[in-house]
Amino acid sequence: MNLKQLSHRLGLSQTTVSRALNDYPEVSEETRQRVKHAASKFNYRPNARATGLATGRARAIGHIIPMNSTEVFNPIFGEFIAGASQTYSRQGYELLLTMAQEGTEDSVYRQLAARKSVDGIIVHAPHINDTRITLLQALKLPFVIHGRDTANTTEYAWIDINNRRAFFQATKLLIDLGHANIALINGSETLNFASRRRIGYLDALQQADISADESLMFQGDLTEGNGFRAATELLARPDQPTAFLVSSYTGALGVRRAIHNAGLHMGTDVSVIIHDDDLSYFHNSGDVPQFTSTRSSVKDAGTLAAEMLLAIIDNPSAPLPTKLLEANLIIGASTGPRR
Amino acid sequence: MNLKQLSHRLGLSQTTVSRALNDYPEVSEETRQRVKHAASKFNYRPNARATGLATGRARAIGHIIPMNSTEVFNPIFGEFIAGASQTYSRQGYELLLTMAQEGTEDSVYRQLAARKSVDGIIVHAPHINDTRITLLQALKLPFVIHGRDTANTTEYAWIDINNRRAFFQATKLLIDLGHANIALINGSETLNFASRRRIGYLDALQQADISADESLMFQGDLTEGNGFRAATELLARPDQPTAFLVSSYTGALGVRRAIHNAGLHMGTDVSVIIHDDDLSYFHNSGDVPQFTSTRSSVKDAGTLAAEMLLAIIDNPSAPLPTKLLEANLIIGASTGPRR
DNA sequence: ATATTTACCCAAAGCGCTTTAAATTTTTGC
DNA sequence: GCAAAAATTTAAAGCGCTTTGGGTAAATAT
Repeated sequence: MNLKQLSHRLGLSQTTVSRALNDYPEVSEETRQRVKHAASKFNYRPNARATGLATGRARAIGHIIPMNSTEVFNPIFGEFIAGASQTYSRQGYELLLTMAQEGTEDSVYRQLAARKSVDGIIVHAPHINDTRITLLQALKLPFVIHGRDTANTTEYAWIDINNRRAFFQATKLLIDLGHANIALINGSETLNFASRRRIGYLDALQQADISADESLMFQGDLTEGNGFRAATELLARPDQPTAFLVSSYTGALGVRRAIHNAGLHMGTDVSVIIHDDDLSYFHNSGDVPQFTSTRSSVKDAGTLAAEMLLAIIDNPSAPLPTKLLEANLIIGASTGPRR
Repeated sequence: MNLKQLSHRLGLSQTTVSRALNDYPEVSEETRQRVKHAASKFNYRPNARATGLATGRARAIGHIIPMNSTEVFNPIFGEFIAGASQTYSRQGYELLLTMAQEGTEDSVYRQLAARKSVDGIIVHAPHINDTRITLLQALKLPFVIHGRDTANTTEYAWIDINNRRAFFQATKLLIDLGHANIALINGSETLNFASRRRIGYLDALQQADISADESLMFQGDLTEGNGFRAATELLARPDQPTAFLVSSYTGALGVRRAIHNAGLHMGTDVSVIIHDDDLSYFHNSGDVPQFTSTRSSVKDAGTLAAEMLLAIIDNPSAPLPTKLLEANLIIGASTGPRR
């Protein structure tokens, strides 16, 4: 059933039917009701491509997920997307998902822009001096970054959490508990969020006059396996750390395993603070959550990011929105005073 | 830059330029080269919506991910999608992602079909007597199911692993190791895969003349938290199980935590076998993997499912393909003879 | 009564492609 | 050398919508 057939069946012109369905005022209320009723009776929906061609808008948003050969799909992206998708379906947008192998991102963005497949883009996992920002500005494709590029001083829309502050507070808590030998298991520090977290960590150490020890810091993909290997190595040292800061729940699962493997007990022998994205499959909840954490829901961030992007698309001349969310420091069972 | 502008610049008709780019034989090789060169020089790509409208094909595949209010985005879906997406980008397809709240699936599928947003659909997480199969058949929208509905005897395309056999083998291994009190931490058994795994488990018990104990079986969303709670409860029983079968890595992380919490050691005090979807962020590898497992890459399944679907779309009259993959039973550190 | 609004509806153009049917040029056959 | 066939190119229609620019009938004003 297409518009032509529907309007024919109703004895009306395509114009009138289209207007009735899109709530234009030039249509009498009676006709509008008749049209809407018939449309739902025949399950008529305008052809997405035809509408798009006629309006020049795709009514779709692109999410480009970075991947490399070994790390494929970070669960955090899934949860963010789930949050964003709520906004999209509420507002009649579709979500186009593209996986981009590291290094091929530019051509993916260019292609999306040239084909006009999407009206806007969510940029995931920005790194420091991210070329995608300049590129998207040049392509004039509206975008919102999940995260920031603190090295880029141009105007762009972003939503981020206060990574520096969160890790400053977490580190400070550990120091207050008497820890001085604190390991940092971080994401790759070419990524902006990880770099900021490191700064927060270093600031807190410096403020407490604890000298930073490069060998206590790991960076890399935050898989369970990497968390495990990094922590295992660190715990094998004679001057083993008494506390760990871990940038994700996933990585922390590996750290927890390493601690147990070493015959130690988390929360007493070794303290751990994680950053908790509040993933639904890894809920760190309960009266006393398993992990002490800096928590911020990445799903909510997704919802907000999508709202920001749609607002930009609706009103391109408005100033570009930015949003800084604070993470909550939540005390769980994984921290305690230094033994 | 659109086709009109490009052809004007080249002094050719739109027809010829279009044909040159789409490798039609009616164009001289010289002209084709000239056209292709200009197209890449100006980064020309045909407008996706215009092409779609003209050809009647969306060149897009829909993935509808089920979610409920608490469980949002299972990491398994992400990895599957990453696999599928490789196929799509190779063949010039886009991926449309939709999250469907439990119970609203039907309207989502209907809408996708009516709007002609996609040429085909991947159905995730089929349950027993899944109404989506009948619906999609009626809508005449090509689809491939990731999994099966073994209660549905009509013809449809699917790719699945041999869940029954995998869990039969895993259970048998535990029995051979002397275990009799074997718990099953399963996905929701209204889902076909979980139901099949339970059958495999029960078959192995029966074959060994071990009576099945309903209270040893848990079913529900396979989150870390649910795994933890289920195992904690079971381990608190006087007749605590000496072995666990767990349907996912995620759930097994909770089981592992419960075992440690109970002061027990996994692999000696308590044996665990998991089903391992080979998620990149939860790699169960090494010389001796942490978990004994039935392993099958869900990413590869995604790639294969996408290939199957595109083949159906290319040749709708061919018989519908099906594919049954076997999981590999891999011995890791989490199993041992009954104490 | 006619002129002017107002409310409602419609024909047709246009979005940017593909594809059919036809025209033109080049090559081949004799 | 010219007719026929083959190779190459083009004009124009059409995909299913939205939207512009009129139209017509009813309502109001003069």
